[in-house]
Amino acid sequence: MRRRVEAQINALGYVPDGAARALASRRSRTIGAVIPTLASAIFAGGIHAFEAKLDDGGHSLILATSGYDAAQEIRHVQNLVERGIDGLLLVGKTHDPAIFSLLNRRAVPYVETYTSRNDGGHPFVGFDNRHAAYRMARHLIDLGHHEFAMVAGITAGNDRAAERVQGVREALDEHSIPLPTERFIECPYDIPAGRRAVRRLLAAATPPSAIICGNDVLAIGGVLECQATSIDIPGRVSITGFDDLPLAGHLTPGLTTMHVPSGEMGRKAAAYLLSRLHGDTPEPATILDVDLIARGSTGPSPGRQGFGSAPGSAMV
Amino acid sequence: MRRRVEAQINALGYVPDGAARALASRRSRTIGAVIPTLASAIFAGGIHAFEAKLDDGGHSLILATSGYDAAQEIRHVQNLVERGIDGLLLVGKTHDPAIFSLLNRRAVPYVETYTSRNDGGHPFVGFDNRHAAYRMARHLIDLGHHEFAMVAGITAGNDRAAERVQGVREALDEHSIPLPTERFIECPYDIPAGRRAVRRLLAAATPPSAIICGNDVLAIGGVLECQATSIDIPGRVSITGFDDLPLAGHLTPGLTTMHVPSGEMGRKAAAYLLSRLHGDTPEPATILDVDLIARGSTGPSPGRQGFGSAPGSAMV
DNA sequence: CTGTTAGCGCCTTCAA
DNA sequence: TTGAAGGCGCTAACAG
Repeated sequence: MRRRVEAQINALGYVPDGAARALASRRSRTIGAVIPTLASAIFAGGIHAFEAKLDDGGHSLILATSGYDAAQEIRHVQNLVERGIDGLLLVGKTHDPAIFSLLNRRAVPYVETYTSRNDGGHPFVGFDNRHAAYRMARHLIDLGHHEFAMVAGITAGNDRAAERVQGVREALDEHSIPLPTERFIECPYDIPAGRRAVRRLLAAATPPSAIICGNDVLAIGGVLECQATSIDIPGRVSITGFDDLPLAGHLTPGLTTMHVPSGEMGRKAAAYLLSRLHGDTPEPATILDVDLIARGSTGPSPGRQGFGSAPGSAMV
Repeated sequence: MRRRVEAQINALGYVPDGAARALASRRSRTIGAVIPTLASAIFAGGIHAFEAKLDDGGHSLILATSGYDAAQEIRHVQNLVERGIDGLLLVGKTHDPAIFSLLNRRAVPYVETYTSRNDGGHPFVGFDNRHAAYRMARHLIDLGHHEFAMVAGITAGNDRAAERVQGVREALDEHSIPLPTERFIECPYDIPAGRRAVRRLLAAATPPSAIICGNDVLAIGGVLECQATSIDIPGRVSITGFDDLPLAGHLTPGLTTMHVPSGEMGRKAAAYLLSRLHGDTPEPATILDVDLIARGSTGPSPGRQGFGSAPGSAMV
């Protein structure tokens, strides 16, 4: 009998109706994610892992991109909530309060990623951008650098970018190393922007010996600019990135960067949400380790010919 | 009165229920996409554009990845159909027939991308992989190359990869140029694989003077391998890619590659689906132009020192 | 354990 | 134009 029913199910091509199921069960088995962009490969890896893990748990991913725009973000969240998502992934910690009230009212679990909070406000799976950037600056300071520049992402509306700038400034301040405005450039996360910024920095009368980039895309642009113009790295300038994209280690020289475990972050964010949906109360604050991967793009500060002002670097 | 109702809507935090709406209206305003992977940045740009266009049209994207596996693909399609998607984006032209019968039974519009059909079977927005690869091989033949190698993607279950191989073989055959098995390598689309393949090819007793890669990821790996080992491109070997990723033009030398308008493809695929949902009958076969971008990674065939067998290339 | 039934919240038709 | 009511296809609670 059961066999005959199942035979008919196949024969007639019956497929259960998700909308009806969602309406009756009050669960869509769908999880939303609003990320800044998919174009730059920064989030692609993490989302890939997130989706895979969600799929294991029987859930599907509804993806939306905000273009680093808060208005878009809230619009998408509203939209996703209307669609009945069972959970939501967000990037960063700066969000319109309306987002959280919306989510709380409908009791939709959410996680922030690529960030760690110190205010205990919202669940997250991420890391400390400020401290990571601080460590990167320290790495260069330890190598004897004094002439710094930074090529940051657009900090307005991007807390990760802003915290990385803070971390760098903090390390430099501790050593009384200045970061003059002409050595600080904000630009969008793309290769041409990175190239332009590094070109401009190196064309200055007194170019920096170390350039800290806000992420790998910018840093890769910088390294490629130097390759294109035969500027020796790290002989003339050291360059650092952030993310450790798959490409980073394959450049010549390899890019010194901060490894971000984006796959693990995606999986853990999914696990958190899935766990919440099971009625459990998983750890709401997961801080992931980021590792400074020192490759060939950073080296000791070169002697500053004609400048006696860089103590301790003359021997290099 | 109307004002008071709206005030209450906001005050009470009322949000319309998408599941109920979907059940009653028989439309989810949701569109699915099953792509091979999000990890490799190949599809990220196109999906980004697809999502943006869908969003304009009031639809959301449900994304699933198959890992180039047909079983995963059909599982995801089944799942998406149950979820009540109003339309579906597929990559390539090789799909389990069950997918189409499922889609047709529920009258779900779909589009294939990254492919063009000659059999008129299914709607698509894409381009001719075979012909594009043929053109690329011709480009190298015209430069005087005779010693070819190809680093292809895994062709099993990947019609795009297979057609690119076909196109190359066709061009070589026309000129009676062999592609010996030791000069043909299939590997996954990642940088380390590209590096390994190119390394192996160039380590042979008689290395090729031209290496055609199945996509930019592989080709970038090849170029980076040569940079790392100081092998002159295009002096000693020419390398070509396929896709024209944002990075391609920024390498030194720039990568000669086939530009694929992935953003346009994503937008047009979305437009097609949206149009179908409006009840229109848009053009079901859209062939996009791909452009051969000749950059510095290809050059004339070098003289084959010690080999008199490469006619027409001695003068270079 | 199986069979029945009352909604889930919205859209859409129909009547007023 | 506005209002009332019957499903949409399923789940979950309940009775048997």
